[in-house]
Amino acid sequence: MQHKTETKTILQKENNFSEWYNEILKRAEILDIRYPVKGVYVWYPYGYKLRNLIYGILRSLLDKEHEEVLFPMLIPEKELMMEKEHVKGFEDEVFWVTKGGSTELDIPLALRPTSETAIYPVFKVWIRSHRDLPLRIYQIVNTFRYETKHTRPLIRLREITSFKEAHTAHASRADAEAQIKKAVALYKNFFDQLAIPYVITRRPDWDKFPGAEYSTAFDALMPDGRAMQIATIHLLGESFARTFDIVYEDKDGAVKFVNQTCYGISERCVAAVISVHGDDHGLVLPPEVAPIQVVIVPIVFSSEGKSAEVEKACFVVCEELKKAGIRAFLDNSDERPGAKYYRWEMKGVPLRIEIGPRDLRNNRCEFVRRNDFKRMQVPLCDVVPEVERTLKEINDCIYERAKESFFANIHKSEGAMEGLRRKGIVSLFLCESERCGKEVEERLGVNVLGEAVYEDEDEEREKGEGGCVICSKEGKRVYVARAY
RNA sequence: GGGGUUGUAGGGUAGCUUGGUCUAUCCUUCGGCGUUCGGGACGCCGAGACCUGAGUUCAAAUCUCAGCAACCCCA
Repeated sequence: MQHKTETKTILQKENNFSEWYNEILKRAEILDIRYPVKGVYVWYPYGYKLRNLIYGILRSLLDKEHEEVLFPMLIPEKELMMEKEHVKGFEDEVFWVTKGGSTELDIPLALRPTSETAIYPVFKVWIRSHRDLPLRIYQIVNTFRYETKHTRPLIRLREITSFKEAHTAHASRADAEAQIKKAVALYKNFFDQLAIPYVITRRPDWDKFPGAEYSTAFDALMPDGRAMQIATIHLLGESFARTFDIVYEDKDGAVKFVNQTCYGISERCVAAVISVHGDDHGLVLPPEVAPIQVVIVPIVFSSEGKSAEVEKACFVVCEELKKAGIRAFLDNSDERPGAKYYRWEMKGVPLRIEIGPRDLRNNRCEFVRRNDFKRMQVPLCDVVPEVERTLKEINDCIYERAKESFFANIHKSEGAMEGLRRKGIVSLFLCESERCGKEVEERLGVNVLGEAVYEDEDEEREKGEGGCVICSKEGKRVYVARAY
């Protein structure tokens, strides 16, 4: 029997997601997981480009109403410890800097697990008047958490490298709540652009962000049927304002606490793009975020003596595409075409253009779509508009496919909870008590995601009413799922 | 949180039980040269590793302990 090497083996996403995921990160050159510290990884150039394109979308959405800032990574112990509830939620997973050289520091410094306690003391200084409000800032930074559970690249990290956190301060609670709605809309827009389906839920009271009044979260569905939180949005109200004494003088001269929100997205959004769209051949990237949108593969034969012509045609096509603002790449390497196909399929390039002598004789080239391997012939003079059209089509196709498998895995349960399937997301009736929530989690081996948040009233009515599956008291329809 | 498995070249393995002239092998790994090129080419030449530390011993890839790291299962 012939020994098969790793890189040639076809990976199976559905049967063994975990293995698929790790292999894809390596083979598609997203992350190098060989760094010798638990839970921290190295971004390859290709992966980093993907990351930056994804965060570019996020930035452009945020920049409309937020300003980007950069706060320090070190937080003094006293500031970190100020908000009691907040501390409780994080204290077990804080990394501490306790020495400078061989000298013990008088004041231990925390590596930020999140930046509330770094930012809000400065908010106190920045905010004086109602004219300073609303204040809306964000930063994209690394944060550190001493995770004790099993770490996983992009998903559960000790160093989150790409934590986008927004922090806002408002004059009134109503303004803060309006900001929550805007943030939800912004995140919807973001994940829609990434073609990632999600559910939005209000997290149960006993599982909200430490220090928040309530938390709203986006969850995507991974191929193994587990939910993954990909975004969170918190109404902080006045709690941090009271702790850090963030006040402003209102029009009438009264001194009032600000109302705050914060909301974040980490590189889990990259994990979602990879996991939701990828297939057994590798990545399938939405054209919008693909580092290379079109790869051109020349088909050359030294014997035919036509390689010069072919190479020239490829070069011309590539230049035209670049001029049109398309990220095109001409693969001139001296590998055989087949090897190139596999490589670029693994890397998720949405569209491949092949040009060989046979095509040149007919003044055309061939398109092959990454998502479904559909092949088509295109006249050379139409390449640019056809590429633009096809990329759009590819985006629509992968979004449709993602939605299809997403909704196929969301189930409604009307009755008791016994016999519920453990794959996918299930909605059932549950009261608000922590005891019942925990019992459901334990008995079903799931996490309670929370009550569905809908925008329009029709969907709201759809939820219906029912008794809690545990205690039979009045319950609300909540989503549960095994979660990352 | 609990349990288990594992660490040998870029990747995959053998060697460990029973310590000894201990290194070896495969690859689509890397480098060079040539022939090739419409779905993972081939030939020749060459390169590259025993996780870290301590212990046992005349002698450790092999045995013991610790650390670090990876993977799997249960909660």
